[in-house]
Amino acid sequence: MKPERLATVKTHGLAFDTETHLTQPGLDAPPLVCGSAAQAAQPTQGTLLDKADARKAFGVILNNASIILVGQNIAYDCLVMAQDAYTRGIDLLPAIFKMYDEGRVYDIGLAEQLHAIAQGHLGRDPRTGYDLRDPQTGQVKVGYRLSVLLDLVCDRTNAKESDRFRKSYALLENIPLEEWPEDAKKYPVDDAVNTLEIALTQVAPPTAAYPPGAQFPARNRNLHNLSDQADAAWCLKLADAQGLTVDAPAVAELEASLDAKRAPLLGYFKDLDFFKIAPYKKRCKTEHLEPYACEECNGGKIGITKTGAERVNKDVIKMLLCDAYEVGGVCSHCLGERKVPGQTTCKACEGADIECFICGGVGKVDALKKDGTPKTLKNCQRCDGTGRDLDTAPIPRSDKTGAVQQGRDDLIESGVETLIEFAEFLETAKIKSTYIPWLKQGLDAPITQWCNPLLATGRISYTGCTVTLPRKGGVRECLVARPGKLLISSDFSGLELVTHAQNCLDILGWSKMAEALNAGIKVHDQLGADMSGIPYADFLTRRKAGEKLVGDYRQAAKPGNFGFPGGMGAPRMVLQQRKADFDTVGPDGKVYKGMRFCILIGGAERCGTEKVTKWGRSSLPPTCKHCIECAETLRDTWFKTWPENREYLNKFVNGVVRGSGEVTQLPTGRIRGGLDFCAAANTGFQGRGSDATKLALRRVTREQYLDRSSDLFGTRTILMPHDELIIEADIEQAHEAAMRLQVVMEDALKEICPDLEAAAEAEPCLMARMYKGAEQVWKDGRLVAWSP
DNA sequence: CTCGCCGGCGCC
DNA sequence: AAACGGCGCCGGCGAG
Repeated sequence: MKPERLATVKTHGLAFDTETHLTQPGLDAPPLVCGSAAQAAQPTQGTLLDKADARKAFGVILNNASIILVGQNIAYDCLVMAQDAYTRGIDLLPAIFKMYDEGRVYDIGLAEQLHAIAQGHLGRDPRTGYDLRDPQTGQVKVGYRLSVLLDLVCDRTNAKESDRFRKSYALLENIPLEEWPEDAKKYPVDDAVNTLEIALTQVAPPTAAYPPGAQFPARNRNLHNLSDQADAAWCLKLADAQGLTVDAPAVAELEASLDAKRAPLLGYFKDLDFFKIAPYKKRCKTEHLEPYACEECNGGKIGITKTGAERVNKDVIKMLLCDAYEVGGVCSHCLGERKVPGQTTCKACEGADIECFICGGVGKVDALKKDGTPKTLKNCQRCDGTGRDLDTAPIPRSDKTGAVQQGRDDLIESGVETLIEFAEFLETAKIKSTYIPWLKQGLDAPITQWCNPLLATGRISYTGCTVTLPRKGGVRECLVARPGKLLISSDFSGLELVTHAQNCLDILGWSKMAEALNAGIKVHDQLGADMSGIPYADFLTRRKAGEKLVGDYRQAAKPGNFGFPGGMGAPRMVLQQRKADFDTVGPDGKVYKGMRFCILIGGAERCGTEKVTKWGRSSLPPTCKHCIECAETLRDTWFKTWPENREYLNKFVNGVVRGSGEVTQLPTGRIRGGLDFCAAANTGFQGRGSDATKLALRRVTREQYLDRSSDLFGTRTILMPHDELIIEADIEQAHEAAMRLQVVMEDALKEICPDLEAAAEAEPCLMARMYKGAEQVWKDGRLVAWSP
């Protein structure tokens, strides 16, 4: 927000709030019931507005260029009012966009989030350092809702004194205001008054309460970015309102095929004791004839979680891992018993007296029954319930708790055939427990989207699984375009390479990667060429010819270009790429899961002939030493190929960490504070990328809703997954819309990264349902839908 | 029983 | 000296 605009919040701020019917699936903007308002001129005098008055008031706000609209999550209220007008044949969208264009929207939540980002405490209460909580309910994961803001900004915890009707305004729909109960009338007014008070406090210089010479608490930081963020939030709200369309038969088919695939494996793994077995319940009236499963209480059957996944018997898996990693000996704490008595607070000292001779100052004693036997048993923490001496051989352990790790990578690396098979099985389990239930929300109506429009880096997130749908496994394909429409997906190519290069130009004044990108040099091939010692031109020729060696070098180079700018080290690179969706085939034909640098670029015959559990100071799960050495070489070469990064990491990033801990995002000037080395290294290129995508979204949205001459007019954005826009368009319009989308996106990126114009590229593809890896398909000079 | 934490894993 | 980051969701487990 421009400073002069910001100043007028004090004089021309107008808080506006709506009460609506409840949100329902497939309906992001429920019908209006009433509104409320409060004006800066009389900040304590809120007004309750019936439907007609609310419409009138919103009209005044839209048409009066001096008013600043103040609200919490105000994009929602704008959507409600727009939808309300639409049902009466009125199009408010042009006026709403105009208001945003004029920078007249002040969202108290976004303002506080921007400030918290600068201070490095987003999501936490700076007074305590703990995660945000609702001051009245104590609820966590509440975000910057009104009650939280009132507590944070105004130090008041009485936001909801009259919220009995908060979720029931629909009941009052057709009753005149005079007849409403007092608390029903008070609640909306309180909201408006509180909202305005928060805004006025946010923009006020903190003076009166502090003695002369005192250090004022920082306030208001980053508000220069508020208008852009508020506008992006509005466009994201419009996208949310589209929802995601689910192809119900496809979900049923996916579930059936999954179950068919899993059926034989269930018996197989059950026989291996890999699952927990549900107990026979005492209350069950059926006679339990073990080992037959009881149909009534499921006793004897595989235990099931609430989402339908099988309960894994982690103790059994752990023991097999111990065997595989040759962990022997006896745990010195539980003496091989695997369980130790549960503890309780020492009654002698009530857990406080360090001199206590009963508990020896620990404050805890074993919980025992009257007969002296343990009341409860819990896993021995020292051996993680294995009963073995975990120090006798290297095995993947958690840094924090010392627990034996049993992730997919750990199972696969164990080399045990059944564990490798089980690792594959777990992928289907995740689909069943996480993604199918999510998809099923959309069987009757589109899945409602809830975007959180501002994270610490500037990026966004969605509640639910929206942007984490697996690329493989058929989940994404259950999301479809509406009938007669196609999805257009367009992502920036190598967005963070471009933004990092621009950051280096801005911060250091030079960047070899910027030169390369602008010259059309393929940066992964360049790094691959430098790794292999083959000249770049030859490297390209030989790769086009399909030569395996150069292909391998290029494959290994790519994660380097993406990972090292963030400060990644070689061991982490190896572990991360070992989990990649990619198989490495050794010279002897052995297939390894994930990328193996030692084979791809180290000339090794086999991966993992020598494993290490330490590299420098950090401890690791057993990891191929040769792989790490190759990754170190890759990192050295990366520094030589793009030498600006020495200066970037060693001088700039280290300087930030040792100094203010703050990075100022360019070109928006948004500050992010409280950074450690890795966050400081990453935040610049992530944030700049998010700024580019948000700018593109804002331009695209305007053409979609306002510009009849645009090829995007009438199309709708449905998602913005970080470096990508996904929009829906009529089939006949899809080609033209895609071409226009590309131009708008590229122009936005050029604006955010003005010295990398030649590298700003977006590539739109058409598809009838969500696919990952869609490509452009051309027919008669037009883009057509891709399918696998 | 609920809550919060941790590990694990999905995506960009 | 060494160090990718940003998220959300599920399941297990311990504490109360």
